[in-house]
Amino acid sequence: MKKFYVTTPIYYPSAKAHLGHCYSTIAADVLARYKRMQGCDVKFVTGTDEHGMKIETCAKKANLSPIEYVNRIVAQFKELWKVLNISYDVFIRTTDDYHVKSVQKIFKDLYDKGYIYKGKYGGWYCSPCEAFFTDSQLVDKKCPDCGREVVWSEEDSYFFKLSLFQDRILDLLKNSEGFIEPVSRKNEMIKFVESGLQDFCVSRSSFSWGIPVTFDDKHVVYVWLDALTNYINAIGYNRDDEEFKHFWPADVHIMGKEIVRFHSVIWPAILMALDLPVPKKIFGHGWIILGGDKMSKSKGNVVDPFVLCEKYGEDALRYFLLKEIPFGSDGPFSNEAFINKINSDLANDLGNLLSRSTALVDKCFGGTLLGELKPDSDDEHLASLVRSLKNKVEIHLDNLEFSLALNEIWNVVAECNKYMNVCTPWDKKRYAEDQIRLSTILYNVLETLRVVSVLIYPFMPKTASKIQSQIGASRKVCGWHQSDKWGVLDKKVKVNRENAIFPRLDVDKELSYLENDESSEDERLISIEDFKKVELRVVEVLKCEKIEKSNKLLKLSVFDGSKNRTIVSGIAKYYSPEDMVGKKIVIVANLKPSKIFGIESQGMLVAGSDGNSLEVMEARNIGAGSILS
RNA sequence: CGCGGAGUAGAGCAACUUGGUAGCUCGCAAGGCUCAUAACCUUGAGGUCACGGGUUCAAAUCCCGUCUCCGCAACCA
Repeated sequence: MKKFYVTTPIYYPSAKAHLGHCYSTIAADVLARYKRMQGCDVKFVTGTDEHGMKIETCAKKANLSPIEYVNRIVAQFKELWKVLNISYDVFIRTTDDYHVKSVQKIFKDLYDKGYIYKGKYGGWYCSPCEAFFTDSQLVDKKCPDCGREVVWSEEDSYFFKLSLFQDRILDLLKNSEGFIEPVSRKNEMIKFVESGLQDFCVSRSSFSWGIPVTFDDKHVVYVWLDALTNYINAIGYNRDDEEFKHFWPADVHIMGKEIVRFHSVIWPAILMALDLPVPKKIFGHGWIILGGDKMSKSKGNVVDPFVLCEKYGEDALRYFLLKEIPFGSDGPFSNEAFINKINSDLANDLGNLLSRSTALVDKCFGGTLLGELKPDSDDEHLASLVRSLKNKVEIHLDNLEFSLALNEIWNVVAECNKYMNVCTPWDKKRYAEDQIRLSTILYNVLETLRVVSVLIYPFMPKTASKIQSQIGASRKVCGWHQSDKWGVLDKKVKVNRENAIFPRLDVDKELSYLENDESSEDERLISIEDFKKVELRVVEVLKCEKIEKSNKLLKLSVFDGSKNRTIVSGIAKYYSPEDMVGKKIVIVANLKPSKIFGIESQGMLVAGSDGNSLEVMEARNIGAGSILS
C-alpha cells in the first residue's frame, strides 16, 4: 500500500488559535482524507511548539508555570481541531517525552559529528522585557516592545554549521522539481541562499523553558532544532525505526509562506547533517487577510473560528477557506463574503439541488424510483461530465489546487441544475405517458449528487454523508473508486428527504450578530436605573476550600460587612484556595441565591477573563462591606 | 540602488511565460420557470487593464521610468 505523510506546522501556543492556523490545518486534513479515500496509508501530523522565552513570559504574566500555561492553550487547539473535524493521526507536543529525548539525542549526535559548535551570540538586550533583538528589529535604537534603552550583550551559544550546506541546499532548491511550491517562493529562496548562509544559533542560556542540552546544563535547545525535528520524531525517529522508514520522507509539509525559509533551507540542512532524505515538497500557502473597517475596529477577534463553526458548521468554513482563496496566494476573509458564499454556493447551488431533486422523487414516486431506466440524448452531456470529474479533481488535489478542484465540482452542480431546467421533471403533462423517463431523469440527478458527495468528502465530510443519506446511497456505492462510474446507485433507490443541509442565511442579520454593530449595540445598552439594581459590594474572604468532585469550583466564606456568606465560584483552575484567603474582592451581593453542586451560593464574585487567563477583581484599600457605585 | 509580491468592471480574482477584439464568481437589471432553501435557468449593463514614455501593423501582455500598497531583511516560535 502506498504511504502518504502530510504535516502542518506545529503551532506556537502563546495565544489562542486563529483562522490562519485553521487554514493550514484544514488544507492538510483535506489532503489526508483524500489520500485515505484513495487507499493510501496516511500519516497526518500536527501539534504544538511549546518552548521558548515568549511562552515563559506569557506564563509568568498569567501566574502559571510554563507547562500549565501551554496545557491550557493546547487543549484549546485540540478542541478547535475537533470542532473543525480534523482527522490528524498524531498530535505531537514538543514537551512530549519522546520528542524531548530524541531532540537531545539529535543535538548530541550533531555535536559529535562536528555540525554543532560552541560560540558567542550577540544581540541588543532589553532587561525589562528580557528579550534579545537584532539591529534591524530595533525601533529608533530602542526596544521595539517597550521603547526603552537596550544594551549590547553576548552569551555563549551553540551554533549549527548551516554555512557548510550552502551548495547542497542551492542544488536542492534549483534542481529538485516541485520541492518548493508555489514556484514564486522557490526563486525567493534561491536568492536568499545565494546571498550567503550563516550559521545559526541552536541553544540559549538566557531562559530555561526548553529542552536541556544533555552535556551542558546551562543551555536549552533553541527553536529550530526543537521545532523542525517534530516531523521526524512524530513518526518514530530514534524510537521506531520501521515506522520511521515507512513514512519518511514526508510527502508534503504544509505551512504559511512566512516560514518557508526555515523549512526549505534550515530543515534540509539539518536532515543532511543527520544523513536523512529531505522532504519531497514544501508548500507555502498565502495568508488570510482580515480587512474591512468593521473587522479591524475590533481587532480581528470578530473572526472566532469557534463561533463560525458553531453558527454555520465546520464544513462551511472548510469550504470557504479552500474555495475562495487560491492555495498559495493571499486572500481576504470577511464575514460578509463568508455568509454570501454559504448562500450562493452551499445553499442555492448544492443544497437546493439536493432539495429540489429529493422533493420531486417524493412527489412523483412516493420517495422510491421505478427501478427501470430509459436514457435519452439529453443525459449524455451530464453523464460524461460526471464521469470525467474524478480525474480532474484528482489532478487538482495532487497539485494542491484546492479551489480549482472545488470549481470543477461546482461546475457539475451547475450543469445538473441546468439539466433539470431543460428536462422539467415537474411538468406533469410532459411525462404523463412516460413515467420511466421521468424516473430516469431524477435518477440521473441523484447519481450526479452521489458522485459530487464522494468528491466533496475530503473537503466537507459531514455534508457528504448528509447528502448520501438523503439520496439513499449506501456506503458501498460511495467509495472514491466509484466516483467516475455512472449508474452505480441502486435504480430503485429510496430517498430520505430531510431539512436543508445549508439553510439560506439573512446576510444583514448574521452580520450584525457577528460584528455587534450599532443596531445591536443599542439593545445592549442599559439605563442607570438598570445598573443601580446591581449591588456590588466588597467582601473579605475568610475561608476557602475546593469542592470535592468538581474541577472548577471553589467554596468561599466571605464577610460582607454585616454577616458571613457562602459563595461558590468556578475559578479553581485559576486560583487555589490559599490564594483566595484574606483577599478583599468584589461580589454581586443581591444576586438570587442558587444551588451549585448542592451548595447555596449567596452572590457572585466579579472576575475578568480573556479566555486564556482569569483574574478576580480585588479592592485592596476599601473596607469589607463597602458598596461600589 | 537590499530582496520579493501586488495595482484589471461596485467587490474579490483570472488572463501577462508563448503580444492580436479583456474572462470568472458575487452583486445589479430584464426575461423564463415554478420542482426547490424568494432558490434554478437565460440574457444584459458595467472596465481608457495604477500613471508616463518606448518597441511593434498591433500591448493588460515586451522594455524603461514614476507613484501607491503589502510582505521579507536571517539567531523572530
